[in-house]
Amino acid sequence: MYPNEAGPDAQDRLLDAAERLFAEHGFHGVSLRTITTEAGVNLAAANYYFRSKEVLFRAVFERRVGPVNADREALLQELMARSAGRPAVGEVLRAFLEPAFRASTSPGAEMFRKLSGRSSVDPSPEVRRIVYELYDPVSSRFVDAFKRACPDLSREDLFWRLASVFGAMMYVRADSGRLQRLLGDDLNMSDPEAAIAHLIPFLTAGMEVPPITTRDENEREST
Amino acid sequence: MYPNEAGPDAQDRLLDAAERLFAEHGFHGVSLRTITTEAGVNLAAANYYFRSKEVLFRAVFERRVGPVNADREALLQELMARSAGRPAVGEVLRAFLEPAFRASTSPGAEMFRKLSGRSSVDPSPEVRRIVYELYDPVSSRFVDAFKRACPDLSREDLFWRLASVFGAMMYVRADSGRLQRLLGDDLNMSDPEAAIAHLIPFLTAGMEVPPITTRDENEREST
DNA sequence: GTCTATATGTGGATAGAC
DNA sequence: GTCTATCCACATATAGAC
Repeated sequence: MYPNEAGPDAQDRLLDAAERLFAEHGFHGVSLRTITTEAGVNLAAANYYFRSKEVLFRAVFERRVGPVNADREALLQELMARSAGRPAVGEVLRAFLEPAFRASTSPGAEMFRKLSGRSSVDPSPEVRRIVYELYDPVSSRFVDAFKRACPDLSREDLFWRLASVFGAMMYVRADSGRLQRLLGDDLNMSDPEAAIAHLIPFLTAGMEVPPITTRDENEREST
Repeated sequence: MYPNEAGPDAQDRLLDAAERLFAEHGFHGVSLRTITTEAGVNLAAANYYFRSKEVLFRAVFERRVGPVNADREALLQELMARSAGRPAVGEVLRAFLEPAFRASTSPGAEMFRKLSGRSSVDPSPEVRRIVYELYDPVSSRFVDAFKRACPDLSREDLFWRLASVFGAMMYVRADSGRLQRLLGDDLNMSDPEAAIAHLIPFLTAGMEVPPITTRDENEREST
């Protein structure tokens, strides 16, 4: 092994191993010893390059979330310009979902999709803090876009519908294996294009059903 | 404290404390010490009543999943009889979702909904094993019902649509707090009736969109 | 059944040699 | 930068007194 010659260096090998093992066992389910062994580096190296296990976990996210956020921002900005600020909901969904599934086609990116999906409902406060911090700024801009795309929905309606949108996206990214058990192992969720092609029509239809609750007048914003 | 007089006994207090703490920190994120302290029992009692931490975790699930499964089975059976084996997809969704949200209105039941939702994509092999084992038998009967309700969908289409259904249900049950951060703290997911009222129309619309993939002829079953 | 005390293992993190 | 050796906190689980 010649770290500076062939293959990724120790830091990248640590990030790759951590990405996979956190995805498969969760933050608390895997030890630094296991991660460093898989990465082929000494235990002490993990604390040399990263200050702690939590920082390593955060670094795994930061490496992947940046590009996703940048793609989402670019697509949203282009969409808003093209639609004069009144986008179709299906287009907002597309700008939100495509970067989440397409971003990077490396093998590690697939592991990260699982990690991200699974972390999105991980109860551990450490995990939640990191996930929210990295995804929320861009997500809140999409919430605004959804409001503009669905001006007849009350905040409450929007809240429940976005729960379905987030839940569906997250469940597919998490790829828990449950539905393969129920429907057959030949099926799989790892194809980003298939995920996009199936999720967008389903979620668009859901977002477009007539309002359930009555819209409070004082919620209305000027357009 | 008089265990046999007022209030729940040590086993129930352990189950209640474990339910809450597992929901809030995950299986690996909380120790038996913390659980027994919260339950007001000695550490050794946990290993006396339950053989291990994993058995305690399983017992938490078994206490709640039994009634949900029974309700689901009853509703499904009644639906199939009423519809002569060709149910409307919205009715299948109702029979699947209502028990998951209504089952028991005790405060503990709300914590369990979070635990169950969060556990459904928990990466830990121990957690996955228990969740699948307890929910799968009834869930696979619902998969059959969905097939009958949507006979024009290919297995692949059904797979992706059920991912959205499972994902939405799970995300609402998990109640990660993410959407409250994005839309406002006055909103909440803890009202079972509101969850049902919003999820069913959304998911019905998604299930009813025209097929995306072409249906393979050799998938067709006699009706 | 309920406690104290403890066995036994593993975790994250670090000191300090090279 | 990279290693060995180790500190120390905390985990699960149990033995054994009462």
